[in-house]
Amino acid sequence: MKNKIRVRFAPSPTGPLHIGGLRTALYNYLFAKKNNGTFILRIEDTDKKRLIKNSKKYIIDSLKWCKIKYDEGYKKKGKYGPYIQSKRLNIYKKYLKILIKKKLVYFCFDNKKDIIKYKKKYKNFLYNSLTRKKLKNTLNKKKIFIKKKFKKYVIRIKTPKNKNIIFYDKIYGKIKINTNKIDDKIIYRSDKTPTYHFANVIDDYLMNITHIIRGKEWIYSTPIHIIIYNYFKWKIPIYIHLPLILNNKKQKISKRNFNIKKNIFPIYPIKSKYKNLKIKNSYEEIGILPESLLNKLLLLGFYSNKINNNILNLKQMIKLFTFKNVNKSDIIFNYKKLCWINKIYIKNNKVKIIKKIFILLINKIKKKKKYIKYNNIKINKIINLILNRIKLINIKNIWNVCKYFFKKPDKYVINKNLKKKIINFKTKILFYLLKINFFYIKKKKINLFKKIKKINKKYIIIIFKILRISIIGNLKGINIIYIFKILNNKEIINRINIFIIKNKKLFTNTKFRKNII
RNA sequence: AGCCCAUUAGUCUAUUGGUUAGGACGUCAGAUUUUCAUUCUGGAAAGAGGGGUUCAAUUCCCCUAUGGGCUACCA
Repeated sequence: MKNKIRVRFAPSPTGPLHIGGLRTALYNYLFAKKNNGTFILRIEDTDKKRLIKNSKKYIIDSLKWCKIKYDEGYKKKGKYGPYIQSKRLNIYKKYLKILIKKKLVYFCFDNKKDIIKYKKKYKNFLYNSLTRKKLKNTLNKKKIFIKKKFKKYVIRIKTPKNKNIIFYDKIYGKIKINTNKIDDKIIYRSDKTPTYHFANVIDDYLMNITHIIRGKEWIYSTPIHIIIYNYFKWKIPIYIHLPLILNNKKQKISKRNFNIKKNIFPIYPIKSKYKNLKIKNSYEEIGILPESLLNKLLLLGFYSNKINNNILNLKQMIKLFTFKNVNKSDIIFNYKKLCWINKIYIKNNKVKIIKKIFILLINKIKKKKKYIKYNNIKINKIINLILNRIKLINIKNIWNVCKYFFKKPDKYVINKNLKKKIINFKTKILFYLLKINFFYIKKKKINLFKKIKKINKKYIIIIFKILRISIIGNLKGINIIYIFKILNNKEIINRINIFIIKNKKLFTNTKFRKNII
């Protein structure tokens, strides 16, 4: 029987998880689910110096937000625990001893200064079979001037001499690297903790990991891992390296402030209460939904003939997922496409989204007394009106689209053309505005727009525009008829009158008229 | 500097030894709309360059260029 597929996502808590890591997690998750396998979360925290507080929590919170559930791992039960490397140090020691016994590793006494010297002395200096016997270590029998007990040392793995390490990556295909071109990597630090290369291999073996899915930056370290597997005579897992995600300047993504004009996009999924993580922007805050973000992350370098319009939910992603359809080249992240996906998602999931917006709006209105209050039915009507105008689900965005339902405009944006037209037809227009007022006072709401449409065509456009400006402050936005249906009569009359009073000059002052013309 | 990897429009990508090189986002134009948004219709836009192999190359091979990764007591 086939072994069950087991994959792991193994972030190190040296900072908050960003979209690169999240993509790796997603691909691991999809591959596991597709093949009925197990998805494991392992925390790789062997580097004490670089640990950042709360980043473990952030990683877990991010996965939760995205609804990527792991079957085994940190903070969860499982046969293969502990799933955090700092609690596995004894295990690593045990396996280290085996390598020491077999003399496949050696103790090395060089400090940083020594290595800098070597690098100056020898071009492209490497610690390997060609050089190691000349340097300060336990293999150099002539020059052991320091005994282990008294001096700091690290443990390096012996790389074989002039051997081609070949492996077949599921995405990149055959990769060949000669051992003369790689270092005798440090597998144990002088503080007696294992480095990534060692802990990672031991854990993957002990946890029965069958497929290693990780970023492309690991390709060149893979031979070291293979050498370790070979020394233990363990079965080598299948390697799958993922292309990197780049920003629009073709750089590896890094911490950046959000700026849509410069095409700088956020790299963190969620906001965090932990200030030390220094997260200034996140997709959660901006208003990208987790479903959209995952959809976009899947499409980075992925294609399928079966995708009609790029929009996939998690179930569909699992169904379609295969590494055969992942491209090799690095990917520039297209933020605008993400926004488009988000927009489509909003459109396709109206009910869910309406709830979200509802809560945001109610909270906003509650806070301030001066805002007009509506009952839930009307709030729902408002949300339906703004729904196809929203790409991002955040309160700022939503408020900008619909604030005029709740308060009078702060200012009026009138262009010169419109001003000219108002001045030219001022008496007529004023007449109609007052007429509208009159209708409203008489509560003849229903007939209003029919009446307006009977007006000479010359004036209709101008009147609509003036109404729009007086009610919402500018010329863009929801159909004014719908706005009239939501606002109450008093409010409408009030706003029109305020507009007339505040723009008296347009209707009366002849000096102003001269200036304009 | 050495090694590894990649290269189809602005971006993500499809297909193919013979195609008008297809799609999506973006962009531009038109229609709808009192306006904006939505929606619809249409347009512009690509095989990095140079050599081979071949009747025929974007596709196969080589070189160059460009981009990226690794060369840490980081992962």
